[in-house]
Amino acid sequence: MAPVTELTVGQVAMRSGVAVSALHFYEARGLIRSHRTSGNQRRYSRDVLRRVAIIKVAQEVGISLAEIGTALASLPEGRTPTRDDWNLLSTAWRDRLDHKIAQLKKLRDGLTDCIGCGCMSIDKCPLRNKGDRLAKEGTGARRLLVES
Amino acid sequence: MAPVTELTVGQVAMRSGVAVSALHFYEARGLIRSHRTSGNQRRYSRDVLRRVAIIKVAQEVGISLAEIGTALASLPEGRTPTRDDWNLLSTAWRDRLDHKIAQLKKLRDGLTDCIGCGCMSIDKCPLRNKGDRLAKEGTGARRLLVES
DNA sequence: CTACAAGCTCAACTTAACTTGAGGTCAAGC
DNA sequence: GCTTGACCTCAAGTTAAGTTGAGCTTGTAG
Repeated sequence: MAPVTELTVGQVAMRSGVAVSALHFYEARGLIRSHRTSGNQRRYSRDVLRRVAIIKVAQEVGISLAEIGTALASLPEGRTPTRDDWNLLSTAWRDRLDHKIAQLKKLRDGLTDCIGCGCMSIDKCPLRNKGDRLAKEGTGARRLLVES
Repeated sequence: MAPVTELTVGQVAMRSGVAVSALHFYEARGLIRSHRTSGNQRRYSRDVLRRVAIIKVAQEVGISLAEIGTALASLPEGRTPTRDDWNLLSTAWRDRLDHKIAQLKKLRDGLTDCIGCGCMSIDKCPLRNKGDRLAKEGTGARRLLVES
């Protein structure tokens, strides 16, 4: 009876390392899918583990769930990524990561230059008014993330 | 009458580039201080500009307002950083930035290795279970920031 | 002296990504 | 057959860093 192919939420939670509540949440957001047993319980096919893994990696790269959802949904047939799909996604995400790293490096170099100069004077300091500040947009909290 | 030494919120907002509401907010959080006129309006001494500049830089490094507040408060007499104070802060923050950059690089290299391997399989993938995952703690949303 | 811009306070709203809790169902072991 | 742990749903809470708005006061230019 041990179903090799079907997993309960608890099992997915344990194997993927994300909380049950988070899995429910991802499902509500359309990032993963499940079907139900006669008793209304979720059952996941094994590949949900891969999807969750991808979600976690993308999050570490700094990509929002919304964007991850879009990326996953844009795959033909909304299927769980094949090797080729994964190549596309990971390449794009790596590029973003590169960009972010480059940004932080610039900031660090600015900081390094500034150590000892005591120049924090709004107008002269190389750290300030570089013109490449984060573009702010929208309402509410503006920068929870140091974003791409 | 042009007071060379005293600034209104509006003036600070304009010169520092942060909103009036944000300044109120920083003050409530104890990050900056002001005194009041007889008519209960805030007046800032000129060095608030330096403080705000420091706050902004620290934020870009990815440091929370709470921590920034602690750092500023821990300065002798809670004074606005002198050149030496700034050296200490900027050095510490630059190190954090370095650490963060290193982390992201590891992630990127993992991603790079993974492109083409199609290995997203929870147990084998080099991107997963590296053991150096972000330490999770506290309640509520766990990782809004890719933190130090 | 009277507008009108700029300030003030305080409460409520925003976003993201979840968690927590209440109240009720399902399933498997004893 | 019953108890216990895993599930389910849905609403409300959490955190950070501010923003927005209402209702009221100040200050300054004309």
